[in-house]
Amino acid sequence: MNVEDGGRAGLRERKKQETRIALSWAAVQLVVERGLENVRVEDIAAAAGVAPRTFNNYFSSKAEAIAARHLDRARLIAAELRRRPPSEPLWEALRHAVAARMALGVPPPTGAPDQQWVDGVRLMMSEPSLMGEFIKAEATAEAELAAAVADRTGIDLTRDLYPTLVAGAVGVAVRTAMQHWLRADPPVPFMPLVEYALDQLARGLPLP
Amino acid sequence: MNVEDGGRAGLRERKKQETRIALSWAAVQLVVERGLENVRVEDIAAAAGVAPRTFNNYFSSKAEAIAARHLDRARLIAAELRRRPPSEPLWEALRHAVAARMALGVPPPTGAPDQQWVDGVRLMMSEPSLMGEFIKAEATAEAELAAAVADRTGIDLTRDLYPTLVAGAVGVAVRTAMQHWLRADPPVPFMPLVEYALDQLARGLPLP
DNA sequence: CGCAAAGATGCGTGACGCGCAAATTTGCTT
DNA sequence: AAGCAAATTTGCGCGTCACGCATCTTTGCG
Repeated sequence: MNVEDGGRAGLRERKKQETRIALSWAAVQLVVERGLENVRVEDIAAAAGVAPRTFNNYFSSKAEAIAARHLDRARLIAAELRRRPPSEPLWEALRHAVAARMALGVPPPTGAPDQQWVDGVRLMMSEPSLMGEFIKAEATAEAELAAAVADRTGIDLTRDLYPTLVAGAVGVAVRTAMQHWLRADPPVPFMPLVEYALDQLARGLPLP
Repeated sequence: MNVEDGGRAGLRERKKQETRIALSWAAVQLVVERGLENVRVEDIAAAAGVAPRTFNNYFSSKAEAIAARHLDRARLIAAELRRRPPSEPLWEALRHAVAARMALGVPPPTGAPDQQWVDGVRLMMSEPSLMGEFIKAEATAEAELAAAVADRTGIDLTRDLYPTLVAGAVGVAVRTAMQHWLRADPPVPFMPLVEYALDQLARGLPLP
């Protein structure tokens, strides 16, 4: 049983993940190029090298396939939060967790977010039918983040709104920053926007 | 030209709204009773007294029809905020606006939210395919609220994140409160939950 | 080496979303 | 009051889609 390469699962599980990512990636690629209406599920399956029917074994719609990559990324915030030292103040840990999640889209040297990601996000913000899945993905990620916050603070999720509120606030900060960043005509750096948004929320949104 | 009856539009516009609401209401009714999978668009149209094809003149999916009532309600927050006196502090005005929106579900005498609304919200929170539309509706309402906040504060939506953050925070507060309220086993009153959530967010989410 | 489980594939079906054009209704003019 | 133009509803048809079911292939383990 191989436990090398950092991953935990066997070949079976790995191949599944590869197929999943291949499908999702192909979906984004094709739809960015041709537009949502001009890409059939069949095309995506073909681009990923699987049978059309297999597509629905992984995703139940085109939109879900496209949002999958976003979801994977958004999940990282919760995962990263759990990795931060427990002694660290909550909001500082959150800041780091968010930063870690964003860093994925930013190749170290250049500082410019990778085009793939930007295109994907732009796509999901423009097509209304994708927006639903996009936001649903973030809601899922927020639920996980709320659980992580609950664990870290020792507050029962079902007893107090606090963890959910914090997770929601982080979500709003990220979404809002992203939205403004995408539409900023003279492009502005992204991280400062998120930092600013998180800061405002952590301070209680006083009038600027 | 009649300007009576408070409404502004002619008979034509009014009938359209009636049909729209009839369709949306029928959709919620039927799906609550039979489950999403056991209701066809045809059934909804029949229940509303129109041809099946007409359904798609108003909504482009079952989910959208169901979320429509929720959307109409969520819009009220922005509308109500604009009605509040400009001298009122922002957060106080927001509190009132939210309260006004919630009051719709609570018949004055009893204080118990009407079943129709509760069923609808429960439905949208349970069926994943409805959740998308549900959240999308809230996103739309949040955009309107952000615009209202921008107008009230004189802050340009495109220049500063503030209005969007505030709108987002209100959305999170409402959603979170609603979610906890729905799953509270010994039922708890709703308004205090929202008040608490809004308060926490306005204070900057200090650890309770 | 071989078997049981998991996944991939092919096929068939019911429903959906929507474009198009004809029929009907509404609102305003003369 | 009559009638016309615009808006709306309706019927029809097409291309996709989501998914259940049965079958074939691959994987992992004894």
